Amino acid sequence: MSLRYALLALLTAQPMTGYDLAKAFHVSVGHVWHAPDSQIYPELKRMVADGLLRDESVPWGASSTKTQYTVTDEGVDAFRAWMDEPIEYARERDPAHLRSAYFEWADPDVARRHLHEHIAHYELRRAQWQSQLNAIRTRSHPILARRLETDTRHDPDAVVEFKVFTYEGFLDRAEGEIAWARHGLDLLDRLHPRD
Amino acid sequence: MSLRYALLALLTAQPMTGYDLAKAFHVSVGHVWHAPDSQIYPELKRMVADGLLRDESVPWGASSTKTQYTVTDEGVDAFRAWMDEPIEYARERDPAHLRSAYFEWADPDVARRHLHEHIAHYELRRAQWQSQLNAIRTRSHPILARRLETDTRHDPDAVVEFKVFTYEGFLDRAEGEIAWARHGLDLLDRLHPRD
DNA sequence: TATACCATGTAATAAGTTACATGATTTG
DNA sequence: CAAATCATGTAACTTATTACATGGTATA
Repeated sequence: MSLRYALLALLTAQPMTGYDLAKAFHVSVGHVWHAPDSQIYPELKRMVADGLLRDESVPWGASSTKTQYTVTDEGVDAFRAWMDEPIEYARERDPAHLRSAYFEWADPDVARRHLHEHIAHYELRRAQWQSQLNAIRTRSHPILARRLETDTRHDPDAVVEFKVFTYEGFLDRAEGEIAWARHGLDLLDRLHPRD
Repeated sequence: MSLRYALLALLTAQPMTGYDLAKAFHVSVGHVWHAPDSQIYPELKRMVADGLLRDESVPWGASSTKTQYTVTDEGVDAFRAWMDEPIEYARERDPAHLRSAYFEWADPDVARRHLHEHIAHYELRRAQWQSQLNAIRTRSHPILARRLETDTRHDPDAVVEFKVFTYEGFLDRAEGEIAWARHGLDLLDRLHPRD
């Protein structure tokens, strides 16, 4: 259900075609709420059916068209209403920690490999989030820049600060996961010293 | 797919009936990989069909029976094999951070409420994980205690240490989330000072 | 004119959620 | 003997994943 609000959030910056939106999604809000194209397109259609978006055919090339989506007033209301609703936390479901809890069943080198991959995974995420954060801080992030131009109802500093705050949270999380995995590597060295 | 390995992990401590297993699940591995009873019972059946578990009818009361599940050799092999497989990280999908990224659309007090609830949520989780951790450290956790009795192939210290390591990771995470939300509250006070 | 990429999906499957159902047994 | 809890689910639904499909347009 959050997907539709992620899409709505993105479209409040500017109307977009499905394709542009999908691309923009993957380099912005998709870092917070992932979804594949195959989930995005049908959801857009549903949102039109529910009155949250308006769709228009715009010409593409000589004889073809593409669909552009614009948030309706009802869509804006729905987005605001969503903001008031309590956050639904997903239950814990963590593949890395499930594995680590039973590392006694793994070869120590396999356990090490998992932890190294954990570090690599979060180093990659960290780099992605960091580059988002930089682009947000300098206001050079294209979607944010567009949003700052078109959005007259909100304090631009607040718009930026909330996104900075969000991505800083992810960065801290990545740091935490990396530190945790390093601890695990130390533990493995203690339990199974290498020569 | 991880659910079956969470169940397998639990059943390596001792054979259990479906009901006992479901109860034990919720106070142990369910803290790492949540699943409702309605997902557990059918999965157990499937695991029997796949040869990972053996089921036996044991008497219950005068004229009734219940089903007890035991890990087969094939089940142990499957569990070990799973340990070698790469961890599949779920894509980011974070309802709290999705919300916070667009807090400019929320009333400042609503945003504050969300952050306070975030703190409350992770304080609760922290307490749960902390009590798990204490029970593990003192080896008084009933399932762990049983595991330490029955499991002769693994170093008991390692069995304990890996679980400690896992839950310490969760505790750090909870601390991080709480600190993040407090930052958010500071930010809100900066942007929207209260009298 | 081939290749990249624009544009929009569908189909099949898997996984997870919510709500409900039902009867048996133990215990106070 | 009523209440708690033991025991085991099913049904309906929603969400998400994976893989594939198809044709058009711009560009080198």
